[in-house]
Order: sequence, then structure tokens, then C-alpha cells
Amino acid sequence: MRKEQVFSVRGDAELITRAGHLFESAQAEFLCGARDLRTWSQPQARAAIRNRMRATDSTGFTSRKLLSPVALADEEDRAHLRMVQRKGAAVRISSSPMPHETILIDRRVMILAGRHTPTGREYTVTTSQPLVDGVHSLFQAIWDTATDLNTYLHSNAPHLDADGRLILQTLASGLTDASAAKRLGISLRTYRRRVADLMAKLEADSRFQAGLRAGELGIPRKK
Amino acid sequence: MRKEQVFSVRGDAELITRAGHLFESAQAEFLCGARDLRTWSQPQARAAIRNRMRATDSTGFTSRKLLSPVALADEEDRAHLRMVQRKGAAVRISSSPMPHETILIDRRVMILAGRHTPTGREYTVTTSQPLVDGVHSLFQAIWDTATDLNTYLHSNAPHLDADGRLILQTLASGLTDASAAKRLGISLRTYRRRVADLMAKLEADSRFQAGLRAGELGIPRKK
DNA sequence: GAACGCGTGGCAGCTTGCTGCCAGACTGGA
DNA sequence: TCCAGTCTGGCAGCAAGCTGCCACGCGTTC
Repeated sequence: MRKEQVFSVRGDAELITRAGHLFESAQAEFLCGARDLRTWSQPQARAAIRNRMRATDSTGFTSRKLLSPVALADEEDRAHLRMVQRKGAAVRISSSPMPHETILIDRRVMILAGRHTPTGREYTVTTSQPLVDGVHSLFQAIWDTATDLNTYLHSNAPHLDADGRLILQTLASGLTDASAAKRLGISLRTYRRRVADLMAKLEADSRFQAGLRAGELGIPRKK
Repeated sequence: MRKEQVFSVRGDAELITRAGHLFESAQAEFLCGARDLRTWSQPQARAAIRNRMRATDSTGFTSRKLLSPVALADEEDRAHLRMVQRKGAAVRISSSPMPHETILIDRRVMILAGRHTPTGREYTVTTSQPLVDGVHSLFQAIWDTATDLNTYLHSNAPHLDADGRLILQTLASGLTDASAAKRLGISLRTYRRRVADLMAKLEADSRFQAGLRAGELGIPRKK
């Protein structure tokens, strides 16, 4: 039985003081998972990573950011993410909430954020290899199923209203247009008009493509 | 700064000795993420959980198992999983490799497995709340995107050969059948026969449904 | 070589999907 | 009331998809 190197700090300031050097020590990989961009208010941490990114441009250094959709709420954040992308970082969006920030550096150091408290946020820093490896593989699993920022922004999934979803569900049931229209209580002509509108919104050239998009975007997803 | 409760053990036997009581202490939730079922060879651990499950059948105790597709390799394992399901546990399959076992008990205790070594596997046990919370949310994120075991078994996605995938990709490009057949260098009749075969495999009544299935299963997924 | 199975391609005919056009119904505002 | 805008449904015609049938070529088997 072996004791591991784990400690907690409270507040951003203390984190920078006690673990700031870890950020600057990043050699090969910097992974960051978070709900939104409101996390690293401390300019020091951002600057450290930015310098690292700039210094090791084409030397195999990889940086990956994993965020939830709320991170794209306002234009300012989206602009920031585009900037991050230009710096060479990969950005993906996961549909999961991701309430706790996760940072992995060189697969050797891990920082997990706890809840907000009156005295500041609590961070836990560890270099325990099994812990880091385990969280790294979990991060990788989420990363694999997340969608790239560009494709996420390009797809206009959220613009579907309740009516569109209804059409989508009927379409997904596999009925012919005639049966579907009858079930919805509308005419064949109108049903097909709706389908055409839907396909236009999804930028699909064929019904197969429309189904594909719908499936990828998980629109009729079960809870 | 606070030191956290973290320790590592080597080998299943030592894990049972030092952390076995934690398994039996499960009150509300038992989460388990793993690559396959070859992990808990120790009957004690299995028995402890099984008893817990039986004892607290309808008292709000939830048990969730998250596995990779390789766990379904042989019939014996699938039978075991069906048994686990009957006991009330939820089982989902994630397309990610999940090389490190992850166990979360009551959102208070976490056990992460490291690599196999000659002297046995290394396990890290911790009750640090930020660490447990962080890993719990990561687990939840993977769980959300994973597919239920039953639907996974029901869908015959992996039975698609390279030829089927080629048809799928062409179909996904949005071309008409005539153009698609020309691009593939086969006749229109053959192309449509392939599409019909594909739809039969996907159990789709319409091309839209076929696209939907393909999208949900992530068949033409980018690496 | 004959018989067989299998995959392919052409043809034909049917069903389904798609859309332009027009007419009617409804709504809200001048 | 009248008008404009919007949504709807029927009709017609074309395009696309679907499939049964038959013929051909190819490799295997007896």
C-alpha cells in the first residue's frame, strides 16, 4: 500500500500559487474539459498555456478542449474558441453537462475542480498515475463521441421547432407519406411540404441524408 | 491545502482485504465502467455486490454497468450480462475502449484500476470528494452517450461489411441512384439491390429510417 | 461437359416521392 | 369592407425509387 501525491487548494489564487508551475511544465499534451469558458478567469494560467502553445507550435504538442453546448451561448465566447482553434487546439462539444472542470497535463498531472463555495472553488491536484490514467481514458471516451466545434456550429439542429420534430418522428416511424399524413391529420401535399422544409433546414439532398443528419444530431433521442 | 485520503494496492487479494468493506457499504449507487468482464475474478467482490442487490431490491438502489463492445464477444458473457440486468442493473455499451476499470460507490468512494503488472493489478482507492465528483460527472457523460445493451444487441450494426459501408457512404453523399451507381462503376439495378439489402439489414422501411439508424449507430463516423 | 449456385445487368411496370400551379380559408391591419 | 400575407389542399406531371423477371457470365461440383 502506497500513499499518493494528492492535495487540494481553495480558490484560483491558491491554485496558481501551488500548481501554476505545472501548467508551464506542459510538454506534450494539455487536455481541458469544462462546462463553459467562465473558469479560467486568472490571466496567469491562460497566459502560461498560450505561451506554451506558441513556443511549441509544430513540435508535437497537442491541446484539446472539451466543452458543453452552453459554452457557445454568446458570440464573444465563440470568437474566443475560434481563436483557440487557430492557435492549433482541437475543440469539441459534448452534449453532457460537464459540471466539473478537468485538466490533464502530459498524462502525468491532473486537476479536478469541485463546487463553487463562498471562499472560492476547490481544486484537487494529483500526480497519481492510476488516477491520471483512469481519468485520461474517461476523457478520451467522451472526446470520441463528442462532435467537432466546426461541424457543431455548422449544423442548425436547435432551429427545429416542435412541428419539425413531429414531422421528424413520423418520418422516423417508416410509414409512407400517405399513411403519415393521415396519421397527422393533414393532407399529403402539406406533409410533403413539411418534409421538404425540414430537408432544407437540414441541408439534405435526399431523405437518407436527412435521416443521417437527424441521427447524428440525436434529435429524436430517448431520455 | 489539505491532504486527501488516497491509497493504492496491488493485486485483487489486497484490494479485497483493504477495500472489501467498501463494496458491502454501498447504500444507494454502484457504478462500474470496464472494458470487459474479465476483471472481477475474485468471487468475494462479486458476491458482495450481488447480495447488496438482492437485499435492496426496490429501495432506490441503482446499479449501472458501462462496458465496451468487446465485453459481448462470447455467449457466456452475454448470458452473464442478461443475468445482471434481471437483477435490476442497467447495462450500457460504449464504443470507447475503456482500458481502466472505474468503480464509484455512493458517490463517495472511487476505485480506479491501473495496468496489469507481474505482481498483479494496481488499484487506487480514494474518498476525496472533488476527485469522486469529477470522475462521477465524466462517467455520467459517457453513460449518456452510450447505448443500452438491449438496443445494442438488437441492432446488427457490426454485421456490415466493407461493401455495405461503401454503399452507405455513397448514400450519405446525397447523390441520386443513377449518379451513385455511375460513381461506383456498377449498374443502377445492382446499386439499388445493394441499397435494398442494406435497408433489410438495418430493418428500415424507408431510406430515411436507414439514414437515421446509420446516424445513430455512427457507422460512417470520422476518426 | 452438364448442372448448379451466385452475382450482375437490362427491361418493364408499378409505387412513391417531389414540386409548380391554382384555388380556397384564415388572420391581421388599413 | 377590402386587401395583403400566410397556410392549406387538390391536381397534374415529372422524377426517383423499388422489384419481379429473364438472360448472361463465372466458378464450383459431379
